[in-house]
Amino acid sequence: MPDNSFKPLDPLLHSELRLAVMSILIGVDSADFVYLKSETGATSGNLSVQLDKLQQAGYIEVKKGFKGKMPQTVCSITDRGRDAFASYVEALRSYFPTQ
Amino acid sequence: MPDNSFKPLDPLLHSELRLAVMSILIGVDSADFVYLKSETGATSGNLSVQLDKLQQAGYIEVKKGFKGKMPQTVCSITDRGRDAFASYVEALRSYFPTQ
DNA sequence: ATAATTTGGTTTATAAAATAAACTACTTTA
DNA sequence: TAAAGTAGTTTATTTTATAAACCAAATTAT
Repeated sequence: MPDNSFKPLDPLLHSELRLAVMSILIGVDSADFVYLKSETGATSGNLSVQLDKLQQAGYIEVKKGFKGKMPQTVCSITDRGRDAFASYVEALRSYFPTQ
Repeated sequence: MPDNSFKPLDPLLHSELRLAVMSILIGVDSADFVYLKSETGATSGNLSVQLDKLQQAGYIEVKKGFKGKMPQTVCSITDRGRDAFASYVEALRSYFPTQ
């Protein structure tokens, strides 16, 4: 008896920019603000806000430090983030013809 | 040279309820308001608003009539809607590890 | 040396979207 | 004929996304 109904989509991941960030972070050990910004094409403000949300949800870890003399924000995905991402993919599947 | 960057997600489809509606309509000839409401679990108000948006985008056709004496709103997907749905799926893929 | 520009962000304001609540018009049932 | 139910729409509220403005420090140009 296959589950036919639509699974709810985690609103934290169902956002273009946050999804892009998670998509990047899931494939690397860590990535900094500047890199995430250039890869996603986001504005600094938007990125800053969305990183905060992901961090507050415990989906990513954000470490602030310095690279030489310049401030640097380094992000990495957490286990919880990895789980959420996987669940989101699963949920998405329920909206599309299987396979 | 694979296209590695994130493709923009059509904001009209990147919405849980509108996506669910499209997901239903892509698999049937047509579906009425009551059916869409029960399948998606949406409130009437929300469904009404989102159907309007899909119609205004030309993604669905909405026909208002009567079933017996009761008003009936029948929806069907358009070619444009089908195309948009396919493009959305393609775009989504760019956020996930291929396959 | 200091003024202008750039870097790496944050904060605040605005626009857009989703959702819920209230309402309408009509039908059916008690 | 009054109450309740059906099939929606409209309006108001809340939430979200985005952009604009700002800040501190570093770098570059004068």
